[in-house]
Amino acid sequence: MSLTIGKLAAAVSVNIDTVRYYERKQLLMPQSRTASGYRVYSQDSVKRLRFVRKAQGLGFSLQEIKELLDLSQMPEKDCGDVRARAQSKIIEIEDKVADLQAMLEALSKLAEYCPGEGRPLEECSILKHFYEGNG
Amino acid sequence: MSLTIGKLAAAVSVNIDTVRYYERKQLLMPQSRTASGYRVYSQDSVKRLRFVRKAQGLGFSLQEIKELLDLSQMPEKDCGDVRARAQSKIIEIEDKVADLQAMLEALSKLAEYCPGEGRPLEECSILKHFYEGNG
DNA sequence: CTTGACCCTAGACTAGGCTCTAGGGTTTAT
DNA sequence: ATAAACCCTAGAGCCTAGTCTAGGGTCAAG
Repeated sequence: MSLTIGKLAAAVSVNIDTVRYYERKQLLMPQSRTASGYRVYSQDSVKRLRFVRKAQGLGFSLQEIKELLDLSQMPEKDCGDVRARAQSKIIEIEDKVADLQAMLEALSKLAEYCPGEGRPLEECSILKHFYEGNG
Repeated sequence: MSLTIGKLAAAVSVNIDTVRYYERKQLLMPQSRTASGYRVYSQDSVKRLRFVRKAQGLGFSLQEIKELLDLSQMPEKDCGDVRARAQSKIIEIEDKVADLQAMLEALSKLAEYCPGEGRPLEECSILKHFYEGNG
């Protein structure tokens, strides 16, 4: 039920060096080492590694993922902690979407007014529509 | 109405070296230089610099931001070209929005089923999702 | 018992985006 | 007039998230 690093990497379709990198970053430690120094991983590592990749796909940084993983290992913690992190990531992403939509609007206007019917371009500049003000 | 590099940087809460870096990257050129070589910026640079920071937060690379900024600066003769570029940026951004919305949906679903405060981590749908299954 | 596939380490390298250092000139306030 | 605060350049160094290389050890099959 244990794996070498190569098998683990293949099982999750991750570069073998990436697995070693995650170890340096304390995200995924091998269960043990063989006498000759080979890393030995448990089946649990497959789950953990998948966790990392999934969470990355949802926009979490390795540091944030480490925190989530550490959290999941603390028996005294509850779902509220995890949920709060998910919640704040949701807000982060929602903000981005809103900003992107503002940018879309600016660009649409730019494209709309563009066909050169005497409209000065400055009237629909991206800067002007997307960002005039203070943030 | 003109600013030194230090004032500009302070106005947008950006490191002064970052402003110089953006100049090397052709994103933000000073209006002129004083006789002694000091950069002179216009009020417009503040907007432009803010735009850069905002767009970065949305996941655009400096190269992409340069392209966006160049769009709003293009002379009218290139109108067809401007329109085409705007159009392709629109598609890029729409893709980005779609990606973020997929993330949002996944995260929201996870958070929704998470029992939250006071419940043990074993019941956390978020961790469970990351840990289990095969994706 | 050797060949090939696999593993090890340290460290270099990448790209993008800064941030800092060294060494020096300029401006402003006292 | 001098010190603090500000500016200049070139170039080095740092972060994230890997990826790759060199030089070597180990393991399984024929």
